[in-house]
This record gives sequence, C-alpha cells and structure tokens, in this order.
Amino acid sequence: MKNKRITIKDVAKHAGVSISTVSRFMSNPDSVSEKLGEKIQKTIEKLNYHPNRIARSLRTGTTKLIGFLIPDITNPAFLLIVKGAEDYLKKRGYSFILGGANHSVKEETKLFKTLISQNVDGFIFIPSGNQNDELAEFLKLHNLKMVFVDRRYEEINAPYIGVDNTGGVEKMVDYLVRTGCKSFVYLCGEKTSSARERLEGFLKGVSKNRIKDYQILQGEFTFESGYNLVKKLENIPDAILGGNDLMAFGAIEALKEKGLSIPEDVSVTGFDDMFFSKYYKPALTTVRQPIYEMGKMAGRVLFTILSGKKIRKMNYILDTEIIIRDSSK
Amino acid sequence: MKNKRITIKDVAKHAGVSISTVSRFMSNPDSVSEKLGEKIQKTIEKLNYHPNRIARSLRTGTTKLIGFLIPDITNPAFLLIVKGAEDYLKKRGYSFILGGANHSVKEETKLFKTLISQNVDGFIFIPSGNQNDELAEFLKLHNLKMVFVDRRYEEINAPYIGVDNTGGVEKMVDYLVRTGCKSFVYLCGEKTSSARERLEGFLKGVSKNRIKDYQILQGEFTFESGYNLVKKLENIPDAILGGNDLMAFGAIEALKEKGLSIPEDVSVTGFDDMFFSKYYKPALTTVRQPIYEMGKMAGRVLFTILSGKKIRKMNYILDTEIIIRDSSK
DNA sequence: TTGTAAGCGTTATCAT
DNA sequence: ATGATAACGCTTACAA
Repeated sequence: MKNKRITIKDVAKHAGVSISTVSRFMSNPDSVSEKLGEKIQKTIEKLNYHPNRIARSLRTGTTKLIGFLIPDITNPAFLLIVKGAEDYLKKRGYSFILGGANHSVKEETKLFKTLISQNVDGFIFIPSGNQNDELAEFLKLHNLKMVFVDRRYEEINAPYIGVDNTGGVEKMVDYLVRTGCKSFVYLCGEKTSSARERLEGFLKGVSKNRIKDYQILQGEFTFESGYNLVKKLENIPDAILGGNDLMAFGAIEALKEKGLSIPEDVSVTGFDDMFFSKYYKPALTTVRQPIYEMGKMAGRVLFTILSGKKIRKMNYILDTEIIIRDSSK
Repeated sequence: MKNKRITIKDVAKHAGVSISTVSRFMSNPDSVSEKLGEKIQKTIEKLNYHPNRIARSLRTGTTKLIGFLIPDITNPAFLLIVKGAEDYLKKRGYSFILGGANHSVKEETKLFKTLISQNVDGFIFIPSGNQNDELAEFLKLHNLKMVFVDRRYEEINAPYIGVDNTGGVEKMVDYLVRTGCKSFVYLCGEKTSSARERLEGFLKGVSKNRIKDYQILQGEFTFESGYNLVKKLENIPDAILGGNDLMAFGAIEALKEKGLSIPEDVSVTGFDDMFFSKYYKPALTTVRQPIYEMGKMAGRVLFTILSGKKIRKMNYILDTEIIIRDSSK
C-alpha cells in the first residue's frame, strides 16, 4: 500500500531530461523547446504528477495560504464575507485557513500566532473587539500583509474594507422622521468600531432632524439583549432602532409581550438584513450591507498587496441600502 | 525592513551547540543535558525563535493541516459541525483549510484536489450530493485519511459520523399519531443520504402506525421548495413533516396564505432545530440533531486515524431528540 | 535551449 | 550526550 509519491525526479527520468527542464516547463512552458515540452507534458499526465507545494513553499517562501480570522465561525454574516473573499482568491490559487475566535480576545491572539506559524502569505481579519492590546502590539511589530474587514483597530496601519455604518443609520433616521416618528430609542451593540459608527449615525440623524426626544440603550448584538433592553423600557417611543437585526427581533418580541402592535404603535428597524429578516413577522425594515461584496473587495485588496503592488487607498467604504418592509410605517 | 528569519542555525550558533542538538531538544528536551537544554531554551526565547513549519513538513511529511469540505460555507448548521471538529483538533495542534463547494459536484471535486495539493494530513467531508462519480473514483484510488460527517458516499469505505435520521423522523410520526393526526404529507429533500434516511423513517413510521393516508412530495431543502410544494397541495392533511426546518417554514407560510391556522388546522414539523426555529411564529416543533457533537466526534475519529491507531467501528450514529413547540398539537 | 548544483530549514541516521 | 551530514522536493543562478 506504500504509494510512493511521484516527484519531479521521476518525471525527469521518464522524459529523459533534467529536473530543471521540467521545473522550467511548469513555470513557463515557452522556455522549453517544443519537442521536449510535449514529451514532458505527456509524462506528467502519464505519471499523474502533481508538484509538492511544501517543497515549493520552502524554496519560494510562499504558501498560497491565506489566514482568515473571524469572531464567530457560526455567524452566517461573517461567513458571507469569507465567501466573498474566497470566491475572489481561490481563482488565483489561494486556499483559506479559517479560524474562529469565539469572540474571545485571548483565543484570537492565540489563533493569530497559529496561523502565522503556518506561514500564511496574508491575513484577512475581523477583530472580535477593539481591546486586544497584545495583538495590536504584535501587529505593530510584525508588519504583516493584512487587511481588516467589517471592523478594525484604528491604531493599526492596515487597509480597511467596511460599510458606511454611520450613513446607513442616518438614512434610516431620516426615513423614520419622514414617516412621522418623533421619539426614538437606539439599541447600541457592544464595543466594536461598527457599533460606534452606527451610534454616530444615529446621533447625526437626530441632531440633523432636531429630534430632542431620544434615548440610547447600551447592550450587545444579540436577540436576548434587544429583548431585555426593551422589556424594561418604560416610555415606548415612536421608533426603536436596533443596532443589528437580532436586537431588533428581540425588541419586537418584547413589544408584542407588552401588547403593542408593530408598526401601528411603534416602528422597529434593524441593521444587516439577515437571511431571516424578510420572513420575520413582521418582515423587518432594515439597513442592508453588501456583505458578500465586502469580502470580495477584501480579497481584491489583499491580492493587490500580495502581488507587491501599491494600493490606492487605505479605506474602502461600501454603501448601504435601506430596505423597507412591514415593521415600520 | 528585511526582517531576516531566525532559523535553527541562528539558535545553534548563539547557544554554541550544533543544530542537531537544538532540534533534538525541541522534540524531546530530556535527550539533552540539563546544562545545554537551559542554554538552548534561553536562546530560543531571546531570539524569539519559531521553527519553520514548512521545512518541518517537507522533512516529516506532515503538515498539521486538515481539509474540511462542506457543501455551503454560508449554512450555520455545517459550520457548527466544523466548529465541533475544530474545537477538538485545534487543541491537538491542527488547523483547518475550509472549502465550500456551493452545492456543486464539480466545484467539490476541484476543491478536493486543491486541498490535497496543499498536503493536508486528513480530510473531513460533507458531500454535496451522492452523485459525484468522479470524486468517488478518485477516493477509491487514493485511500486518504478521511471521515464523512452528516452525509456519505455509501460505496466508499471510510468512517461515517451521523445522526439517526431514520429514528428521528419515526419518533416524530409516533408523536404526531399520538396527538391525533391521521393523514400525513412528507416534504422530502434532495438526493443525499440523510434525505433518504429521513424518508425511510417516515415510511417506517406510517407503516408501523398503520397509516394509509399519506403522500410524499419531492423537493429541495429550501424555504422556497417547502412553500411551493404546499402551495399547490390540494388536500391538506392533519400533519406536514418538513424534510428540514427550512422546508417546514415554507410550508407554514403557504398554509397561512391558504387561511389555515397552525397547529389548529394542521401540525407542521421540521428537522434540524436551527437557531431561528424557536423564534418562528409559531415556534417550530422539530427534531434536534446534536450537530456540534457530530463535528466533535468527527474530529475525534479522524485524530485516532491520524495517530495511526485502529478505530473501533465504521459508523458513529448519534441520537436525535424531539423538540415540541407550538407548530404541533 | 538545456543541465549542474546550491540552497530553502528542518529531521534523522550514523559516528564519535 | 553531541555533532556531521544526508535527505525531503523543489526553484534558480550559473555554466555549458
């Protein structure tokens, strides 16, 4: 059963040429005479030869491996980003080592080092939070080929691909004001750059529209958090904006339990436009992010870096879109 | 900026020993005298030396990389399996290269070869369908270290970790009969081993309970498919069993549009117990699979194989659990 | 155009 | 207990 591996040597011997000719043929077929080229090609096929990536990597210093670090491997939104990047980069010969940090800054640091020890050529990184001092220090030291997607460390000098969180929420406030809402509650997610940007959008929105009657509730990006926050809310406003769709769903459930109807009594909106949001009762009005495109762009930017070219800018901010459904007037 | 990589040579030179001593110290500290061991350890720390995995791989023939091939990178259920396996194997020094086949048999074959060319030590595989003859042929030829999870090719001789699909649906039929249902419709998913096993469970269930009034509708594992199938259903039965939760949701929507109430007019059940199923209106009665545990078991079995030990059995079938919520009487 | 040989950073075999 | 050295499979000067 000992299936001896076929190497470039075997091909060379069978084709009656030297191994360098075979190697040269593979990287640039034109650099070999037509006659030998054909013979080599035939031999490669006959022996079913596949070059050993490891040996090649050792020699060239490149592995064609990309490390992709995300907060939670189980969240479809993150994986849609991964998919975008993968679709772009796999065409170019790269594979992905994926790591999920379970939202833990400690695991994140560890995973990062593991990926590095696997000699990945580059990194795509969605941070779990923005408090990872150890990792930030490490990044400053190492100067890796890396891009941030969706979230970032502001103090690290690496390209960032994200969406216009601020503008998205601001647009939503505008829309709600137009439909007649006068009092607002904003459900803010935990400390990440996007949570902060969304909050900023809310603030801009209320200020621009001269809304004085608003409240900001601090929570987490989960169903339960949205539910709990709204459950203990005393004065129900005209509109509740969830920091993401999950929080909005939680808010909706809490409101239902209070006997309120949506959108008659209160408009509820989200941010993300998850797969389920259109099927929810009521179907959720929300801010859609071009998640897949974000990933694709991240792949593109990283590829540019890996190719040794200069990138045009450090921040790639994609636009959002307001999706109006039944949870708002 | 040319950060020259620190190699075993540097450590040897600084510590005043030969490289073989350093190497030996790393793989087995006791094989080196205490005095030298300490000196080497100090030097390693001082220089912040990390062995080059690529070089090691070339020499030892092992990469500590696992290939994980799934039908759809965007489906949280598959990723929960991945997570289970990852949690088990990352403790043991393995990283994952993840590939999503987009439910395409063609992409699947290609990805498989890509992963092999990355010299992964082992494979965990959730097939996209069971029609991939080319891949099956390839697998027979290559005799890789691999396990199937969730779905399998019956003709390939590799361990399989799955759930008792048959028993799960059978239990559900029993339960529905007990609540008084007399006529049934089963919404069957596309051709995979688990779809077949679930259908078998339905058939066993109706036969055991002497139910004559039943119908099987062939579709796909999607919301839309469940919706369409039920939409054009003429005689509404007492119970509709979805091949998975998504199909059940689709069925529920179609029934609502027909003006029927659930569960008063008809009971609807699913299979999976997705994250959302408990929040759906009505909350879905379904068969829960221990998905995470499945992944963990897959990691365990693969690890056993990679360690060169014999495994006890070829099939690891985990139990399911009936979750009763509001979509059934 | 083709071949020879050095070298990538390890581990493992064999002396010492 | 320690050290030389070959070998893993490939790429790439350099020589022919």
